[in-house]
Amino acid sequence: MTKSYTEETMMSSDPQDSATWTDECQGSQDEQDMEKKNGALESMHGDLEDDDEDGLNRLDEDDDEDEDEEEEGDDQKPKRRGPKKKKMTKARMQRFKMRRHKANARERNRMHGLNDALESLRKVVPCYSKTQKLSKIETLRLAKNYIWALSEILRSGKSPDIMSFVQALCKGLSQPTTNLVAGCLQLNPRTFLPEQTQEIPSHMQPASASFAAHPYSYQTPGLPSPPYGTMDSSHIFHVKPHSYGSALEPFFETALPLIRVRHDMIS
DNA sequence: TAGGCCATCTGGTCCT
DNA sequence: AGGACCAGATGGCCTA
Repeated sequence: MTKSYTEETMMSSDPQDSATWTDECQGSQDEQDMEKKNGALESMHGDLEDDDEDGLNRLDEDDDEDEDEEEEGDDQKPKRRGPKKKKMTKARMQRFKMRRHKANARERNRMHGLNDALESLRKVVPCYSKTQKLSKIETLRLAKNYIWALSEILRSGKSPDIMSFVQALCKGLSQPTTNLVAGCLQLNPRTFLPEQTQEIPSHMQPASASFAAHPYSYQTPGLPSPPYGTMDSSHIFHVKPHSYGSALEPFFETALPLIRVRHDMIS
């Protein structure tokens, strides 16, 4: 039912109906967009008033005004179970719209909060770039890999070689993200991705077996690589921009002693 | 033009 | 009862 009515009503949006937006919905581009869609919502309920295919207008059951005991009229159809449907009166309609607007605004805010959190995750994960943002899913994957790689360092207390570290970082990432990571580390992605290059030179085999055996691997179809802009790779190890000829050195020099200390404290 | 990504709306469900 | 959370649907934008 959702599909059918949205298909119909979204198409027939009437901008004139959008004048009733609440205070949360004024001004910006997004909001103008919303107004359009709101027009669709309004026309949708206009339809519902005389056509209750899905029983949506049974909302506000508790409403004591305007009880409507109308019968199906169609003898062929089996009688509808459940509470009897009521007409969408103007007042009922108004309240329904109000509730919907409030719920939409809450949902929007919720998603904005989620996106904010994702944005802060992007900033602490390798390869942050304002111009070339990682997609949501790639951000989560990279974050997961990053956490795994760091905890592996913590667990073993040893510094992995750059290849196995980046390999762990890029496990399951799409080709564009892999390129991004490689770009950050000034590496050629072909040199550290066995599943994407189909072959891995013996000298590139990870030094640490545990790094190679990533427990959370999954396959992502290789995707074409978009052109990437410049990116700031400095945050990857949370140090100032550096020459990453030996890309992990800054990180290991600063972080490993700390990690070892914490490791000792734990064990 | 197809496919990926995203924002938004929506109704259902669960929780307080 | 109302809010939070969720998943499905939809349309817009962008890129290969």
